[in-house]
Amino acid sequence: MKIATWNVNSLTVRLPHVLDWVRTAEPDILALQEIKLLTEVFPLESFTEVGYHAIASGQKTYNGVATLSREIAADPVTDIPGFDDPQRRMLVTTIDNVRVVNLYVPNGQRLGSLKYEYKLNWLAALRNFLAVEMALHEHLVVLGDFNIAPADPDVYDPVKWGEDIHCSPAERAALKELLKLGLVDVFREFEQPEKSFSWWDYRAGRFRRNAGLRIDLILASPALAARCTASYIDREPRGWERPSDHAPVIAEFGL
DNA sequence: ATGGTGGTCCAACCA
Repeated sequence: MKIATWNVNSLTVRLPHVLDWVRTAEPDILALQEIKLLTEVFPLESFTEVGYHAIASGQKTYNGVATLSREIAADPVTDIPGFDDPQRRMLVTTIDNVRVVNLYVPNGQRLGSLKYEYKLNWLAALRNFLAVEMALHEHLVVLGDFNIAPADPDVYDPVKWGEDIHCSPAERAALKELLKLGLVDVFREFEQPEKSFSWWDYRAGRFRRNAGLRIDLILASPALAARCTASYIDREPRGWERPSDHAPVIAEFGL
């Protein structure tokens, strides 16, 4: 089973890229973030035409997540219990006996800002929700745009970036709290090329210089991680015309 | 370099 995540930065603009990519990569499950459209206008038929079911939790202009799958998704959850939030950033479904938690973690903007505080509160609430989901589902995957680079090798210039947004101690501690539940960052379970990143700012030729961060992650429960056979980043779509600023991240499982 | 580019939607916000 092949599971992937991709922040598309507007599904309206990137629909042709997503359709092209699924036709060749053939993931069983694809978690999309920043679809930036209302659930009511989600292009469902475009995906059924290429053999995918789809479920979305969207809003106008910002945020929004959707999950594509070969098999139909069941038992959707779109809100973190006890965390009142109009922003559409989570979509939990069960597909092929795997609990799939698709996330668009808040960006945080800058340290000390209201958005930063919101990010940390959101992650704390998520941690409590995931503790419950972990107990209920042996095979659970938490994937998406975490807006956190786990460690220095996930940053193109860790000295220059320092402890700025995406790399601050509080953000990394919040991610560590998720890993302490038993979740495994499967990308790091395999040998990887130096300077492996999933996001490159549009500005200042960052992709051309491979000045990126690895902030798109696939975390698996222990039983699922034990079945992971490969994980990698597909940089190719980042080089396409009018690309998303993120690349797809993939994990393969012997399921 | 407190900039640069890109999406949403046409002013200003978000990333």
